[in-house]
Amino acid sequence: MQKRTSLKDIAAATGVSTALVSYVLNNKKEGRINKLVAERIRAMAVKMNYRTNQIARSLKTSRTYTIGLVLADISNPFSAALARYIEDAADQEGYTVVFGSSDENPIKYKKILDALLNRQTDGLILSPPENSELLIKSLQHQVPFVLIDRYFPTLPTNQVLLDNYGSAYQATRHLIAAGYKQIGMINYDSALVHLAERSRGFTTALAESGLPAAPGRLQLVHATALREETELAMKNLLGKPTPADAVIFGSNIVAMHAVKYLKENGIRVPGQAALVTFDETDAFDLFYAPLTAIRQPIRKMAVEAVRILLANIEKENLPVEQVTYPGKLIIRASSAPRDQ
Amino acid sequence: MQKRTSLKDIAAATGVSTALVSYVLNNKKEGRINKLVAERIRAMAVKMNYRTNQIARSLKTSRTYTIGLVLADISNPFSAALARYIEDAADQEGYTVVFGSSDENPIKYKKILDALLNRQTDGLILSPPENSELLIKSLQHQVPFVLIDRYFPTLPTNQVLLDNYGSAYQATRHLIAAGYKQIGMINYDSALVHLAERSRGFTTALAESGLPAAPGRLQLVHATALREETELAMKNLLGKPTPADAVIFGSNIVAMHAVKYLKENGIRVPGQAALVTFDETDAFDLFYAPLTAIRQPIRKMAVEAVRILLANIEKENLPVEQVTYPGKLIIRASSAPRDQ
DNA sequence: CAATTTTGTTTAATCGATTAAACCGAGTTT
DNA sequence: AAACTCGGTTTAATCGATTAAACAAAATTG
Repeated sequence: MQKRTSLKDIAAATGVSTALVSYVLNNKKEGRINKLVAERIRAMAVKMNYRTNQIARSLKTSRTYTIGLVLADISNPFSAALARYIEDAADQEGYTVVFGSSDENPIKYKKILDALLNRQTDGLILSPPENSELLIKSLQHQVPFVLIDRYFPTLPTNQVLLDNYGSAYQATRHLIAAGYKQIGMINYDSALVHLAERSRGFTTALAESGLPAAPGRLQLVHATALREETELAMKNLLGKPTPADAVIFGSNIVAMHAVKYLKENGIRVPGQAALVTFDETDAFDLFYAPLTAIRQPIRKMAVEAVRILLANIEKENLPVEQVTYPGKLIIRASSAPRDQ
Repeated sequence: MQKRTSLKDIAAATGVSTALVSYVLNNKKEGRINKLVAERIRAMAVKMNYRTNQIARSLKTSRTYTIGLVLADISNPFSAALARYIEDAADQEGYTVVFGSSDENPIKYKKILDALLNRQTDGLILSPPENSELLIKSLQHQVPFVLIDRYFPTLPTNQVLLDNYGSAYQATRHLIAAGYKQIGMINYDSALVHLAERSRGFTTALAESGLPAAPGRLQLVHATALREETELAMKNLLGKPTPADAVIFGSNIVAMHAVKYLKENGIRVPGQAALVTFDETDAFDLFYAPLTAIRQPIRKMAVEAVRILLANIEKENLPVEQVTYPGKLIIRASSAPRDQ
């Protein structure tokens, strides 16, 4: 590898001080520099293929123009889309994104966080896993950050969220309006509040409509054995004496497993079971009954998270910002009105 | 934000020099340091919540333990999986990944590359877009890098690839063996060699089997208007006097559009058209005739790319490594043998 | 016991940039 | 002509760590 040229090299080759080179290349001290000298310096910089050593600059300025992003798993389409939009928004403002997947594991989460903090990222956008509340709390006053998708109600943090309660409520009302009477839900068994809110939206909507939320109609599954537990949950919902006639899924991954199950067992959608899922995904379009889904405004959320973060990087002690976006119910064939 | 503690702070608080603190925290000069002093230093480091300033360390050591990854678009499942495995493999070796999406745009590609180089990433893993050959060439002797998925036959670079020719050949032979006689392909109209190799595998297999590669049987589409052109290509293939009875898709995205088209137009798979696609994707499992697909060993490719890159970071002037993996044909319902 | 080693620690240069402050010579002002 | 301004440039400190080399005191050796 050939040695990189430094300001010093340019200075030596041009016969000036490094300070002058720095001023010229950064367009500082505008009027005060001899145009000819400036031109010679610029020409030499190009000739020697100079590029700023950001590491050195960062050390001096204590700004890296890097933001850290930690999501559950970049290979989940929801995370990937979020990552992509965040990347674009950050890029627009001259920031680079450093990424880490936590796998919902708080130990791993801490490890990634440590790595990011050691690298002096200017700020963080985080989607925290279960049991990471103290960890997140410890970041306060350490580094600017914004939570996205998930949050801790007891922590007053900057956050950008979906209205999970409202979205689930809306989805449930939609099914009721379409004539379904035995509505079930499969959601994660998780301490994460945003998921609990989805369950709450579901039960509240049922209660308000005077439809009994029969026991067992809310099935909770563990992320660790998702496929098996989702299949079991489907059996539980559809196998009862009065089987469910519609099911809401707490995430696209749950829905994916559930739809495969329905397909393998020849259960007709929406005839035997209408479906609604959180998180729209392309994949569902290939199913014969494309899935009605709650679409999150991922792009808006990403842009907003970046905006809030950068504001907090620029300026300390801003008031906490908590933004909640409504989900949009995209109605498709899987929840077509029930034939009477 | 509270000020971060530096070595100097610990040194002052403990009453020793920064050098000693550094030696202790890095476990250098093992036997030579007074155990009690070492303990005091360590205790103070914990108490003051010290974390290494990687920026400063990197400036001195000229190692960032960061690798740059530039793929087409992180929100494509293939890219996402690749990114995920690369992240894991890098993490295992103590490296962090900085990511960028190029959108197949060489200008953007250069911009990302510049940002990564300015940040002194120790090495790069790249999936280059069309027309970036000179750009890639200019990286030689500048920074260690490995190409993944794509390559330039005229450049002797480290690379980790799929055997695109062989995979397409295999897919075509499979269709022939299953009794299909009018096989078509939709592939990208691109200067990227790895894509051309897929076309070549297709045409060669047909030629060898004595089946005429009828004109128009290889349809090329542009990434810029993929949906429209894919639909048109499908019409072209299926609408001819002797319509195609099987189609191979050059990528999962093309396949996605094509399957939607088939679905919307009620064309039976595999009855009217058998299908095989490059790049296995979950989504295809929801289609009534799950797609036979060429599965790339993404994980192996990621691990290998990281291995080669790190080797080249550790040591200069290693011989170029070019690894090609076979694709695996996963046979599913979409290419079931043709009824005679 | 003088010479040498060993142990434990500090000094100081360095990485590559940024930037306040100093400097110098040429013009201007009074 | 002394004092001042200003354009153009350099000096030098600094960011926070690393590390070769120097150093002092204690322990060992011949």
